[in-house]
Amino acid sequence: MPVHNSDISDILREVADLLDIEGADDFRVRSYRQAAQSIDNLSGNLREMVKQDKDLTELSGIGESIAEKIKEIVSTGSLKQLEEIKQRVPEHLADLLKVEGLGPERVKELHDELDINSLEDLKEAVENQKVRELGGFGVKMEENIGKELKRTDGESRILLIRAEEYAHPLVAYLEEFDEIGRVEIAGSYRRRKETVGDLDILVTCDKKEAVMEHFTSYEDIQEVLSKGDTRSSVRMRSGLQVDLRVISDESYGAALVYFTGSKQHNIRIRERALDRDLKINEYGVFKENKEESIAGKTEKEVYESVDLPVIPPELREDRGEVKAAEQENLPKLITLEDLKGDLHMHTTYSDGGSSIKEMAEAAKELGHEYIAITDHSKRVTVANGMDADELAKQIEKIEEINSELDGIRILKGIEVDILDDGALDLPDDILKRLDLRVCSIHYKLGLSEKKQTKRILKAMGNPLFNILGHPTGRQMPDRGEMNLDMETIMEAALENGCFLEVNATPRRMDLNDRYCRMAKERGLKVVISTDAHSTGELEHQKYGVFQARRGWLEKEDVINTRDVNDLLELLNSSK
DNA sequence: GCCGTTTTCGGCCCGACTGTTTTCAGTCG
Repeated sequence: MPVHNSDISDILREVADLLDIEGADDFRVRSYRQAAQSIDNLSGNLREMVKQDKDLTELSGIGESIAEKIKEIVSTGSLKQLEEIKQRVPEHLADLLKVEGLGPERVKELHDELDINSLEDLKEAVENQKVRELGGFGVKMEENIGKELKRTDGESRILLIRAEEYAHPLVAYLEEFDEIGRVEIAGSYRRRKETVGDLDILVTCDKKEAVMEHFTSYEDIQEVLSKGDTRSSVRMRSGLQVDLRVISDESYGAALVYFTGSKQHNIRIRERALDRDLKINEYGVFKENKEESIAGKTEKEVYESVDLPVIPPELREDRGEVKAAEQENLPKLITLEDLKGDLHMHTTYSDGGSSIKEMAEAAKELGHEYIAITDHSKRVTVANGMDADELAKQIEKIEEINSELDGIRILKGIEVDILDDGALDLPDDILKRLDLRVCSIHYKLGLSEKKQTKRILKAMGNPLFNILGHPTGRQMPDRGEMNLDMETIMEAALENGCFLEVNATPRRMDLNDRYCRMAKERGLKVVISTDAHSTGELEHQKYGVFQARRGWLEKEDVINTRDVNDLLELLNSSK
């Protein structure tokens, strides 16, 4: 069983949680958490790095001690230290930390005084009203814990596209309030993360109480969790938590930086401020021991106070962006407008809902210069996949439509299945007649890493292979990534002149941000496509752009920023 | 446990809100 980066960060987080409950030094606990975070942000593979005897302490947040522990996890699959802690602290106690309102101190108290070792135990204690008897807990807190326990069944983060569906009407509602100035959604929403845990909304307004009243009266709210002068939290009927902050115009930039995060990015920025005898909080930038803010009206002012240009929100993850900004080395991130076409979509020829012509006309409306029609091949029977004859007919049809249509070129393509043994699902002679081929896996997603990687490598060996579609196969929230050696696949793609897709379907977003970065570091170019199954879904391309931006990609890193002749030449010449 | 254009010890981001208190600890973001 190969050890993945996430296995290692999971173990380190568990160590942190249990040490925290045990009452270990806060900073020591934080070190484990930061190391875990740093590993999650990594674009490389730790197992490989250990194998190649690379110096792990060069990674941020990882020193001698944790480097050794990583090596131990890679070679044995587990960590002795963790097993030892589990002798002292029941491992399921860490689950209690996930309950909102419970931190290490309270969890320890629950364990010591009521012998609570798991969420089950806690549920029982709440039902029997034992928790309220503890010092420092009380009736209210017991009730809140009870509510949290009921609520937290299931995934709490939602897809970005869903968050937008809730956010837009709420923003419109807030803007109905007359005295309101700016309204901006900050947090991971503004950083365009693939999933969003809650919404952090920032408004400027002089009438703080009144605007809070307006907010908490929104019809879609189920429960007001807290309400103060500057901050209120509510839970919507959907379960989504929304925090509203009211700030003054003078603090707008500082608050925007602060609430956009990420937390780790903010810490970096504040550390830089301390180096300059400054203090940054959500109200502004302050000189040591002075009360008057010297900056903070705009984000630009805040970043300038620590000698940096404004860093785009998508990069604010503490993945090296502060250093890059300092060296004037920030990437010039790709934009939606840079894309000239869309190279993955379906029509009524397989499982799409719109005709070729409808897709082409809708794409033209969006400003595309070209699209590729890529219906499924026969293996995907559930999606009405095409055999060679049907594909031949589609080719003729596309040629016919191309001769009728102005202003957009339809490329002849296919999403051809990669079969179990790595062969492509249709004969070469028909595939050859196409402009391009997206090659994807839809079956046997559960193969071992070795077999799955070999399968893809074999397929890439076919000179007709152009683009690896939705490379990891994940579908949020249910289906995780296939077991893959992504480094090897990227190397193979480079060698064989293949490209990887950034599939913009909101539940896929595959490649994700980290893999985009990994591709860029290796000089491998990607394609941002929608995999649209209807005309409306052609607009999903922006979600792919978000991932690409979070992965530091620039216009040159994405091949469908090229005009059609360049693109076709690239697809053929790289073979 | 990590980290260092003041370095190998002594720091480690900062403020709001809640529930419990009677001046604050714990938690959260």
